[in-house]
Amino acid sequence: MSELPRATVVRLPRYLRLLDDISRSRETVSSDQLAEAAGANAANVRRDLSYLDFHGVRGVGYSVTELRDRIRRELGIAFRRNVAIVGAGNLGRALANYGGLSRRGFDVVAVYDKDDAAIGSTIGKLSVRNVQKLTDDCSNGDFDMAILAVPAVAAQQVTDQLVEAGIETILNFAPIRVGVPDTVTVRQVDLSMELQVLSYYGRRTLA
Amino acid sequence: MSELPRATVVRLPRYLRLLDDISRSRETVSSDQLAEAAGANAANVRRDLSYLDFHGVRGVGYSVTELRDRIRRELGIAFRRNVAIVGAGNLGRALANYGGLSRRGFDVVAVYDKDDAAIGSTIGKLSVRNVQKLTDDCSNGDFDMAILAVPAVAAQQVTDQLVEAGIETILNFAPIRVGVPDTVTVRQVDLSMELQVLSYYGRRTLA
DNA sequence: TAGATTGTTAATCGATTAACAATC
DNA sequence: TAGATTGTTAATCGATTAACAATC
Repeated sequence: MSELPRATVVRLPRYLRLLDDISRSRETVSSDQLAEAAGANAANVRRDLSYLDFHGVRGVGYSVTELRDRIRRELGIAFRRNVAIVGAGNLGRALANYGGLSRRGFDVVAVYDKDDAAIGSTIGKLSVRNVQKLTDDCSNGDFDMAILAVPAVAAQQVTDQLVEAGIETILNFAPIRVGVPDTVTVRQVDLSMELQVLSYYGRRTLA
Repeated sequence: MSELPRATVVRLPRYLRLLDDISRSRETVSSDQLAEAAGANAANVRRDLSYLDFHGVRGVGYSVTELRDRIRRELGIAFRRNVAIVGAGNLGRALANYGGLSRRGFDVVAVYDKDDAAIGSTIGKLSVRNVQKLTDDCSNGDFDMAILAVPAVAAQQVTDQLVEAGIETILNFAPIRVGVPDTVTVRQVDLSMELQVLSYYGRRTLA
């Protein structure tokens, strides 16, 4: 098996989304249906699943629950990860309050800012910390992943600091492109998908 | 020239960022330097620029300001576009207040929500409107692009509504992947870059 | 001139997809 | 069996990159 092709990893969460949707109503699913859900080609889907050593039944399709479990395992959904948010502005606060992170296995354990006006203020159950404490907290193992929600000018410096402290997975928050169906240009992205893909590579690089 | 390769379009904003940075200090720039800034290969850069029919000087490099202007023109930075934000939750409010949108040529002209508690509240100079008015406003030509900042469950329905009303460019806001330098997994994305690329394809599909 | 850097060719790579034999 | 769908091959495609002649 070794490392999955990058393009495959990107599609796995899209398959998973469909599988979660239909897991209670359908027993099996075809490569055609999975392809439709992921904006891919059926042959593409079959190839992806064979990379996972996951096999279907000719004439029938793939077991929905088995495939769901297989993909979950591959993406490492079993683990929860502690994450820090750097930047307590509009975006940082929005992310800290965003339930989707926790729902997908990411626990926000700290929020940092460099501005005295923000430090000490509360976001949910967290108190915004001085960014100068970031390196220590990180070295303590409080978290192993960070989300950047700082202005562009500060991003590089904060990134250097995080890397220095040993962080191996950083998400620099901003919108991103995924598909362009039909005549309409839609940048369809799902935070959960990105995080899962990120998590996958994070685990790989740690290994 | 016709249509640029997608991969090239994605890199143009990255070149532009460097060019903006150095336009006051340097006269010329080499494909090597551009490559470094964009996380690409020097040959790749030279090929990209030749797609633009933009030529450098052997032994010297490319004119910083001329290249900057050429890329700006290609990405259509000259135009401003009116954009609506759908969803006045944390994310929608953060985006509406985010100066980067305007700075990059996107004017937020309306914010919508379906929740009575949000409707009528103000965000900056805008008053949140009932999402039921969206189709009419859109048909009136108030905006030609929309940013989705609604929960995942509502995204599809809102998208259908936007498409129905004639919107051809939709940005579904969420984080997104770009590069994976060295041992650290960094999803380095820049809202402005995405918007510029989006704008490019938006203009192309309109043509 | 000598050094530097472009512009382009050709090889290579990763990913996609049509097609179809295998087989439930 | 007959219909459906997988698994895999082979062709194709878009993108990357080493290499180097052209040339400032």
